[in-house]
Amino acid sequence: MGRAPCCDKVGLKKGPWTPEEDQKLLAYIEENGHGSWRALPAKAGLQRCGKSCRLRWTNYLRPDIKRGKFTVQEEQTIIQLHALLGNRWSAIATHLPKRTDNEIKNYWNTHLKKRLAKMGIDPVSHKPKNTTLLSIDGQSKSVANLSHMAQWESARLEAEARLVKQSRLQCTSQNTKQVGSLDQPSTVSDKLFPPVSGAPTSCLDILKALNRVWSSKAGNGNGSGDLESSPTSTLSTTGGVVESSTNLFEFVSGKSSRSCDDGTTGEECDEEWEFKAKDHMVNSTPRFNGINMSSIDNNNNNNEHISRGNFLENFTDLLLSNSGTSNHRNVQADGESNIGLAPSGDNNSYYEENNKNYWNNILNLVNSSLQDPPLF
DNA sequence: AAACTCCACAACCGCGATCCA
DNA sequence: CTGGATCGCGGTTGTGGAGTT
Repeated sequence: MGRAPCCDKVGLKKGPWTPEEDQKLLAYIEENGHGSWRALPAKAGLQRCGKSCRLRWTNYLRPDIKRGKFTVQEEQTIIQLHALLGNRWSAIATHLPKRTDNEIKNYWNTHLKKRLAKMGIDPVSHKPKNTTLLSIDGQSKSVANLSHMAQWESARLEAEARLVKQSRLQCTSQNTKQVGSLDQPSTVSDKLFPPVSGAPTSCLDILKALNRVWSSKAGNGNGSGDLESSPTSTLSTTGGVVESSTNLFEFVSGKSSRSCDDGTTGEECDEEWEFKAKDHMVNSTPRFNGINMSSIDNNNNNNEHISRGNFLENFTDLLLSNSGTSNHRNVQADGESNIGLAPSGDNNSYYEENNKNYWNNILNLVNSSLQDPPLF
């Protein structure tokens, strides 16, 4: 048997939407909201199934969708989040305002995946394709540990994405009146689905609140027994260093601004992706989304134990694709990475500090994508 | 200019999760 | 608690346009 199709009625139209259908759907939702998607097509006079209407609305007609080419910043964010979250497109989409999960997914499959593969990076694992050598070197255990840690971080970030999503929904309803006074026309759709442009900043409160929690905990040294410490404390027993593929290349913002003045991305900007061997990165300046991360670096460099390298920090680096000194801490002068070294010292304060940085970096990530003017 | 191939993206499909009576 | 209805997500496919021969 199997599941019944969502549209059991024969004669329902499929395939590309016509402008007339779009207009009908848009007009109906602006007037009445979508309500039950199943009932919508009949009410709106459309020969479509509700699911098709919902997809058309969420992926194309929604007023808060930004269309057009992805910026280098957006590409960077997608790769970083994909390294953490894998194919969890909806979670990734929560960090890319005005982009739909479907759009991100398509862009990944058609552009980014190929580009990473071209650079010798496995787009699934985000590792260089020759990582099997690590196993030969007897480091497979560390790699396995890192994989386990990655799952923790991934789960945490995914949960965070959900919170952001919920928060955004709340803020959307709270800000309805304010948004209506923006430069956008005050249509019913604005009231029902206001543009996200203004909302996310205020909706970052949840991230900021979490960040404050970590800051305060790092300050008073009391960070035990909380939700977040569980995964990280698990990590503490088997420190290791991931040689994230994202550590192996960087986006050089300065170069981007020169070659992408017209805002072009994608193939036109392939040359912006500088592939750099690790041992060539020692003197590079850490940059992310135009933010100089040296303050964070300096902070970390004050902690001797961090220089031993540990997974969480590298994962933060991974998230940020911060190809600066943080990566180099894990690379000895002879190019060997010190995989397998556990952090020493006070583990609690150590991980609190890293979590503080972690949330700072997340905030930077989200804030910069929302507030910074385009770099090119 | 026609035929063919490639590519990007919109749309569909099926499954799991959630909601609700 | 249960089961149907609905929603959301991720994988996949189909279509149309651009590029090539």
